[in-house]
Amino acid sequence: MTKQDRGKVLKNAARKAMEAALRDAGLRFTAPRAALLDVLAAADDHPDAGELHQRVRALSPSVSLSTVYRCLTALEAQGLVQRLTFDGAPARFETTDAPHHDHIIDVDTGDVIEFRSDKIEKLQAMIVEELGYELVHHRLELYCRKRSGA
Amino acid sequence: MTKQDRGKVLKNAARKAMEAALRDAGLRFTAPRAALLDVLAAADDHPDAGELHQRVRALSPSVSLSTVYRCLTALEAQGLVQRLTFDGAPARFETTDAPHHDHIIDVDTGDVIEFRSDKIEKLQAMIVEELGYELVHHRLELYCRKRSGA
DNA sequence: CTTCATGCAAATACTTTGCAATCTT
DNA sequence: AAGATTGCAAAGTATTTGCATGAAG
Repeated sequence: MTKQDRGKVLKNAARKAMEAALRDAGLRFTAPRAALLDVLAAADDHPDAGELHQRVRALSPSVSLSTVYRCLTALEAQGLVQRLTFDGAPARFETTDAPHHDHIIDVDTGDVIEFRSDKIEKLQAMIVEELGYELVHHRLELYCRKRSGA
Repeated sequence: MTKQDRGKVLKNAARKAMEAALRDAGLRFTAPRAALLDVLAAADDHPDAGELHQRVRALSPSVSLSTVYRCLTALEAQGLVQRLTFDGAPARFETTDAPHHDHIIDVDTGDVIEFRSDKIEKLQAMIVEELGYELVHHRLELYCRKRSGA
């Protein structure tokens, strides 16, 4: 299932759950937020705030960039959205509907590939535990180039 | 050997190597660059540009912040300095005299601990190779909190 | 002396914020 | 009606850049 497919399922099924999550937090389900959730759910790439703003405007032309930023912050606080900051570039965003994963970034094209390694996850936990810490969250980004002989 | 000790050795021994590295690249060994290299070599923490600027000023009061930024960029291009961008905070810098390592960030204090896991390094290489990529560089950051029972 | 580097100030890029008007509930 | 949310414009950070002066090779 691609992320787009997940997005469609999400629009039908989990969309109400998101609405509920907002309501439970005392937040309102407004047109800008609905549009942003739709856009995020449909996004197969990892758009930044400006890109999201443009896509939201296609659905709801009056939404401002500040509102996109504010909504993203609110959605992040609710755990519905994750903020990714690759190598000093503008922040990119993804929904948290998919299970945890890390990112491979193609340094030539900017493409982002999601992956997951349970072995690495376990090693990380072991490393910090030995030092008396507990893991709050982590970032693993692999900046890559297509192999010439591949 | 702490990073400070490494720094002292570096000032005496490898400092000339750095000077040579700059000269070989057609770059000049100026007072601001000398001061910045001294400050970086002595730094045990991972300072950002503003902090570096203040420390450089203690040695060379007229150096401007733009020069610090420009020097850092130049030193980075020569591979003498590495830029770290943690979680959307201002970039931090470290010399490349120490072997490769990743970072643990204490989310409460901001402290940074260096660590290295050969197992994780190898797993990373395997993952990208299976996808037809070669690893250019990577970032692994473990955001942690001291264990209460530790 | 030729060219690169610097300081200053202005510009840029991304993101946040104050405030009055406007929607949700 | 009460309070959260929005749009707009302005402010805030972090970083880069144009340009004339100054220093390094």
